Amino acid sequence: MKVPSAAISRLVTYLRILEELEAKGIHRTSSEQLAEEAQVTAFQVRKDLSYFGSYGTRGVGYTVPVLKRELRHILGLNRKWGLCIVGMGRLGSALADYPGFGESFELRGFFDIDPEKIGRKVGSGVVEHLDLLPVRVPGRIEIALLTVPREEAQGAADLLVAAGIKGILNFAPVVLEVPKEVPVENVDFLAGLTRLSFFILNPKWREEMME
Amino acid sequence: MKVPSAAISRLVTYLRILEELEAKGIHRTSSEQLAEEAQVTAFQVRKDLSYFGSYGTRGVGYTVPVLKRELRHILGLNRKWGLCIVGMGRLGSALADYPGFGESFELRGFFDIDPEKIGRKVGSGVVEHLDLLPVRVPGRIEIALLTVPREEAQGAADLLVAAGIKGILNFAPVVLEVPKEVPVENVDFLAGLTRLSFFILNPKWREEMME
DNA sequence: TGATGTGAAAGCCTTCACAGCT
DNA sequence: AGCTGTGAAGGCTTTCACATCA
Repeated sequence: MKVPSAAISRLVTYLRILEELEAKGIHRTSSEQLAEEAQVTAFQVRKDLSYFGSYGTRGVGYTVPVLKRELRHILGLNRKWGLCIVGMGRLGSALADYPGFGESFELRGFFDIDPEKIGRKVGSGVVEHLDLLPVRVPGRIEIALLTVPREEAQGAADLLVAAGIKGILNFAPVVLEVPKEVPVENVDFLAGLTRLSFFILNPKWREEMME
Repeated sequence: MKVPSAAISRLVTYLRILEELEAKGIHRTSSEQLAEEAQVTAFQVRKDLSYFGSYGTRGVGYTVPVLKRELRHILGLNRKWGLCIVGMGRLGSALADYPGFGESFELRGFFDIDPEKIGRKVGSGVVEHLDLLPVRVPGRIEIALLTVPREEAQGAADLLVAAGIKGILNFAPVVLEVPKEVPVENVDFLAGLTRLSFFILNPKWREEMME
């Protein structure tokens, strides 16, 4: 069975909603309620879950802690991932201090090439030279947050891949070239800003649109 | 004609590639070359452009500055957008100092509710109280970068909408509820991190996948 | 009875082949 | 001759209706 990649993004949303429901002390929910909170249809919720299994009770609904546990399992959040930050500029430093990584993600390395920055204390550690990647990554760090300037992103990605990184969260506004077994997720706020620009100017773009 | 929303994201990519080509002094290009750089097919490039018009020359290709100008026009980057940042924590402050907004986007306001932060100088301005949104937004600010904590995002979004904001770039990990005429783009690095977690654990997820 | 789980239909996006220009 | 532009085919994702089961 083929799972649409958009479904994975929605599972993340459902999980967040379940955590909110749990915080509110709500124990039982339904595809209807999840759908409303996630702004999708109930059909979509049930189909997304059905790609991975059956987690509800017919005629009743879903038990919040059960579905939450299952989603965490599906998404791989029931284990601990080692992270590193590559590029300790403004964004990298802000991320190093970010308190919201949760149980599943742990910052374990901070890298740059600027001698000014190396040795500086950030977040829970110390900035090291990029050359140390091959020593620090294997067995300890699976995912890199890539926060270097645009021009340096591809070079840094190459070093990360050579060091054995398993996935890259790319904040630079470029399309990275990496082996297909290394997944890349892009976090591109400038692209988002530009899409907004387009959508504001084309409010009816979802309807007819002939030039 | 219906334009797929993914096409808009790709246009942003094509524009960046054109800017790089221009910086390298390359004057002419082709759907083939753009496709390679963007990691899509040449069919896709031509189809994406065809939604908006005909910008190339058959038998020849595209002229870099021409296509660049046309894409900037389509995306609404040939005008200046006023931005504000709502939530002057670590991320908001990093964005206030960001030098890469370019010609088309200008930071014109910085807001928070924390008395500690109000009056502080950031980037090109001073932090003001959120209550001033209705005074500052109309006619000057079209897009808000929403960088408040998760719990406060919906409330802040409501204030922005009431003040007449035209679009929201949401950095908080929540699904915002806004009137459908106000577009929202999400910049959600935690979701990206979670998708990476899934993709690393499911390298063959694109193929068969039975539970 | 009532909400889930799912095969099938509908709809949308991508791929393709080739017509159309220069 | 060659690359763009595009209608149509193909494939994937979403929607739907209903069978299923507590």
